[in-house]
Amino acid sequence: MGGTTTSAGATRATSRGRIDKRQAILDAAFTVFADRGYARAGVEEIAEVAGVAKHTVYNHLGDKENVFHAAMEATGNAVMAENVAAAEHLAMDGAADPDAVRSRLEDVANRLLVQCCDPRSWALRRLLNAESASFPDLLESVWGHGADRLRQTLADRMARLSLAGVLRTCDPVEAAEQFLALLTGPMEARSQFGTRPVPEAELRGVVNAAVSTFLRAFQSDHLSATASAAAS
Amino acid sequence: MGGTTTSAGATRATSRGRIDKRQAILDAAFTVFADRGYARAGVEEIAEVAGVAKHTVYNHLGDKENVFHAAMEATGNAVMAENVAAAEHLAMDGAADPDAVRSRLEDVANRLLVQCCDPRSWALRRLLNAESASFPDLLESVWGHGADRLRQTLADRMARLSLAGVLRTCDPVEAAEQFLALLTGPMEARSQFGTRPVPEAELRGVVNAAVSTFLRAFQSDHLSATASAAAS
Amino acid sequence: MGGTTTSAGATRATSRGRIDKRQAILDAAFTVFADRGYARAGVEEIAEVAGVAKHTVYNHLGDKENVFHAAMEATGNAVMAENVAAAEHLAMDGAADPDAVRSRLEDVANRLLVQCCDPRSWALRRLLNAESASFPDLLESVWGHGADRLRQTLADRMARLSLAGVLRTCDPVEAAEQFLALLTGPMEARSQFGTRPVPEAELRGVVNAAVSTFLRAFQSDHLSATASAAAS
Amino acid sequence: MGGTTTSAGATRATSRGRIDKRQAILDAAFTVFADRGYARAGVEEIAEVAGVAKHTVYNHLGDKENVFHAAMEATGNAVMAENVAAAEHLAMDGAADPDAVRSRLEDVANRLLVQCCDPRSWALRRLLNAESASFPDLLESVWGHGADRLRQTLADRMARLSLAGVLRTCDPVEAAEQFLALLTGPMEARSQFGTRPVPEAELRGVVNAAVSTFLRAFQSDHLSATASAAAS
DNA sequence: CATGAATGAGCATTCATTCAT
DNA sequence: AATGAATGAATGCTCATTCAT
Repeated sequence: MGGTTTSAGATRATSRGRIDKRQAILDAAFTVFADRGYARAGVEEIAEVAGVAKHTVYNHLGDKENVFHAAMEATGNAVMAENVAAAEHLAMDGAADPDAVRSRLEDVANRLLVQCCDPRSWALRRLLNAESASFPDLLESVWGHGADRLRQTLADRMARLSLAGVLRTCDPVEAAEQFLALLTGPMEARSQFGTRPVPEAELRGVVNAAVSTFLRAFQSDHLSATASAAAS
Repeated sequence: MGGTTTSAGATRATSRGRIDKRQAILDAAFTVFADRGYARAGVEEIAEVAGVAKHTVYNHLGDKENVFHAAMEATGNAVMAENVAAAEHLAMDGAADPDAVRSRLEDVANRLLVQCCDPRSWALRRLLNAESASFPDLLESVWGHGADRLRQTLADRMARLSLAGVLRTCDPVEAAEQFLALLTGPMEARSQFGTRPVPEAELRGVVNAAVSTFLRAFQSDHLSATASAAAS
Repeated sequence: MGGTTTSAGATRATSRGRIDKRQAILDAAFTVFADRGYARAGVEEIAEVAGVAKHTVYNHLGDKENVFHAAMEATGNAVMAENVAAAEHLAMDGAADPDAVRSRLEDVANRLLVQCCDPRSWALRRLLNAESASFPDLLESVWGHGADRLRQTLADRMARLSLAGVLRTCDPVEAAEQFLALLTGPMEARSQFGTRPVPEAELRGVVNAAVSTFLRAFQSDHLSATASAAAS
Repeated sequence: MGGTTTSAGATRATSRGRIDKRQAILDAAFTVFADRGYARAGVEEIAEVAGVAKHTVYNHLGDKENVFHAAMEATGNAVMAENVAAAEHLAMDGAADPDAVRSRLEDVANRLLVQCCDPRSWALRRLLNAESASFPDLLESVWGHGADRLRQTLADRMARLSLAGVLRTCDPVEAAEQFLALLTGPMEARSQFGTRPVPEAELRGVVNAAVSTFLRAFQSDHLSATASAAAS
């Protein structure tokens, strides 16, 4: 991999420069779209933020609409990958110790919540929400597999927890869905749709409340007895 | 004064005509804003939909931004009033019969969900979410007291259920918050941010799941025993 | 007409009210036109300043253009009357004493200059100048006889001074014209077209310079000899 | 500078094209502003007259107000340069022959008057007068140094004439000011603020009268004696 | 490929004017 | 006669997009 000639290096550098420029445009585009909205965002400002000429944006991505789609898809993938990665932390390598379950859930809940409260995450959801009426295909291409992947990943872990006897028998998809709802639902109001940062403490409160409620509802009965005994 | 019916009628008709026209503008404005977004919406189209001249809109509301604020505030109040009314159906006039509790919760959950899935409700949330970055005061003036009123109303009922021994001792605000989260959280994904209608059956499923989980987590222990026994 | 005293009184009062209102509109119109220009001035603002409803302006004067013409004519007449009155102060009741001539000229020059530097005068000239291209008839109807009347009045006095042997034989109209030119010409630059007030001292300087030059050019030779002897 | 390569030529052509377009816009702008006034003038018409698209005007000059300022400044400079050039013709290369002085003054007076009666000159003054209330900085930036430069140039020549014994000892600035006043003052009324052309003959009459009066007032005494003797 | 100049369409807003009361 | 509401036309300005270099 090191024996490239000069010309190859130059080519790679150029191509890398092209890729970098494209990425810079996409990043800039998402930034601008994020705090102006689709309609208010100007291609010129995107170009300025990206440090390229206006027309270069057109050369690379052809269209304002396409710039939008590409930028959304790109950051959508990035955000989703992080979310799924966070969800994958919910493993079952330990024993069925009730406290361990709780702390694991809290851990993954915390990770998920931090991801969800990331400004980029809020911006993504905001744009998705705002423009899904104007661009019906947007949801499918951006959120489409992503959201499902997160829910499915979480559902997988729930299923394994259920099989392991930690959680009671239940529909794992529903459990995952409600776990996420308990987690992210309260954030919308508290963070004012992401316009105001939520203090760390409040965030922890939400995590604890969500996990507590979730466990009360889904923990196996014999465990919940011990757990509630321990909690008291 | 009051002698002639005609003059009184005429006067009232005029004044009513003005009010009607203003209301027509606000309604039209919300409709147009709802499916175009703030920036894409044209004052001209609003006027057309309202059946008035473009300038009449300016005469009544002065400014596109102000039209937006007024329209949002108006439908925001309407939507919130309905939501609160739905929440107020959660009363405790019956005995502490577990089945009664469940069916009451399901009833109010259903009402709330129907409200939340109303296209106007989705549009309101979408616009609020989309434009709260551009108009920071919007949230306060539209959602501001409304959202709290819903949560507080629901919390009040939760507190009374708790006092009556139906629900276990808990923070009623948190309980209300999570009840709403379990209810509305899953809808966001299922209805694609409100762009696709959710079939009645699926809606009922969400209601049942939410109520079930909520009861499992918050019902008093001695009742939940009987309840689960009855459910099986 | 005049049958009942009451109705006549009422009528007269009403009619007076009408006249007052009309005058108020014209005054307000001139004020607004003066500091906004014709095109920028709004009928609404005129109505507000006059303290009447917008449509009342139309009732009284029919048209924005007509409002403008009427307002210009009215203040034009007023300004011109004052100017002519000032010019008429140049009388020859005294003897042909050189010093008396100078002081009389200075007196009338001062009066004329004060009139010309009146904000209303500047505004009138400014509007006349600005809009005479758009309304070709304006000059005729506003300045038309007025300007001539001033020049003729002044020329009359010059002629009498000439006949009295105080001024040398000359074309009195030309003398009047140049007298006015020497007087008002320097003011244009000094007062920045009337946008900045000219200090009293500078004003006197202009008067003195104008009168001196005028006398040097137009005083009878035998008098100018004595005058210059006296001045030295 | 003759051996330019093709690329240099192309570059120059392009850049010249840009400059030409900008100049075309400024010229068109002044024309339109001149016969419509600032407020009535439309950017669209300016663009049409200039033969460019409306937005090109904005690309080059950014703003209607800025278009106005730039156009005023440009023609202001041009007009003033011509005026100063005319004033500079008042030289003293000949002897102190009274007739020579008169003819020289008449020459320069004629040149100045021709400049002042140029439609562009009238338009410039009209706009300056009309809009100096709305744009207080306009006078400074357009007339500012220009008017002074003319007066100072003329004053310089007056001073040299005075030193040469042709004119009597006097304040040269005041002499210049009054010379201009005698020249341009009468034109305002006669040309109806520049709306009607003044016949050549009348123009000469004004020049002769102005020079005559000026000389009578400012020529050295011993010369004026000979001059008046010659004139009779 | 990257750029700067140019374009045409679209939009919020203002204003003189008319209608109904 | 006086008013307030309503209108249609006009205007400054922005923006996505294309052309020539």
